[in-house]
Amino acid sequence: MGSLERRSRERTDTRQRILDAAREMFVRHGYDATTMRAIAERIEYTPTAIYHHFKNKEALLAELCAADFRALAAAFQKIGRIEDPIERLRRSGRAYVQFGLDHPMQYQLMFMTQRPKEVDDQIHSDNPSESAYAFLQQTCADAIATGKVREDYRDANELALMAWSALHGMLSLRIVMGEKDWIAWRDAKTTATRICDALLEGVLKTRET
Amino acid sequence: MGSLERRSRERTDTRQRILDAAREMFVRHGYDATTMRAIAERIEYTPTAIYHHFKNKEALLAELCAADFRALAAAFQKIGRIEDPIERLRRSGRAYVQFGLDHPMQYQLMFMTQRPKEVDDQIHSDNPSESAYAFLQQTCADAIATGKVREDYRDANELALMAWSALHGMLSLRIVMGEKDWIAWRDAKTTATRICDALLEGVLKTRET
DNA sequence: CGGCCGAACTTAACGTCGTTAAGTTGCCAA
DNA sequence: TTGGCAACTTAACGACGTTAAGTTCGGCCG
Repeated sequence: MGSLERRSRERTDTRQRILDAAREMFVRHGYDATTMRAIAERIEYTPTAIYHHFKNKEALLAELCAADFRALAAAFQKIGRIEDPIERLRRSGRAYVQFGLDHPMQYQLMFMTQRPKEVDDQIHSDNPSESAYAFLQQTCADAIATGKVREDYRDANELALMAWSALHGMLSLRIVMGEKDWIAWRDAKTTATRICDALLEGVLKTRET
Repeated sequence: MGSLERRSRERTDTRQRILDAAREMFVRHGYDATTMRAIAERIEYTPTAIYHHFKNKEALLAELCAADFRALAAAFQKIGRIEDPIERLRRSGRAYVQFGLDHPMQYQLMFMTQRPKEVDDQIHSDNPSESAYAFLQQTCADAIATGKVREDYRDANELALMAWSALHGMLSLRIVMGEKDWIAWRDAKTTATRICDALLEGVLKTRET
């Protein structure tokens, strides 16, 4: 026997080849500029063939995004063991920025474009081990629990949003405005560190430096 | 005579009607979802007619964006008179956030989508009275000049980027993720104020509160 | 006054896109 | 052997941005 297995393996193989091709082309040329026809051509299939494996172009994007969210969450998982929540926050920020700098196109698809919420539901999970945002929120809560945070900022949700906003702002400005010469860009990681430091200084009771 | 004038007036009239229709539809449904055919239909013209007044769809967007940038710069101009640079920074942040909250769709077109730099060149000017970014940069330089800023943050360009990033991050997350229920949103203006305060606290030598 | 020119606008079409209905092929089970 | 089903193709649809080739019409010059 084993032929059933082979069939199903072949199926998932082509499925994966579609995903790989789509990923590379989305990353290289962007979502809109990548054509279903072009994806098909690259794997030497007819455009229609893709529709036997994915509902439509958006479903392709959703699946790739889901994988990217898992990758980001995995990057955060490595940080989870650090005891001091403040230091954990700092490391999380670094990891997040690194992710955005390493994969700007994925970042754009994950955080800078609107997706129908159906697609988003498929992506998100409340399990902190899977969701990067839940991890950030938990870390903020832990930081507050240390008592080192000033009373104005003792809302973990808001603190998480503040941190996320600040770093996301920098990354997304870089991605969208990266080539504008009327902006005097500084090194991204340095600026990111400065933002983290300044925000933490402002949020903590006692200055660290 | 005066007939020439009438002709030219009629021309600019229809031109303006095209712009008005495009603006409303871009704002209501987004740029991509708005078709040239739909714009034309709304003003009771043929799609082709638009191309006698604008090079293409993107040129329409560019013209509208330019007007929005002028509007933002004008909002900043009202703040220009405030003496204390720190307070001016705070007010600028408020004005910027207010602009983003009032015109989220315009904000998206201005700061969250990539434009070919040709289009962008048409929009930007280095004159602080016209450019909101130049204004922010100047305000940061003034703030540094007061001597109240910690030495790590005495680069006006970087400081401007930090401030812009933090607020832009909040606004753009709201716009893109505004309907995700797994984010525990707080009031936007409050969060914005918190971000401004925390960042300033971190950046200034002496705490203000 | 008559012819003409150019601006404003339309008709009809092109090529491309995402997507789908209707086949075709080839392998496996009965 | 045959029937069915999964994978894939052919051909097409409707919508899009855009353009070539008219058409219409008011104003100027002979």
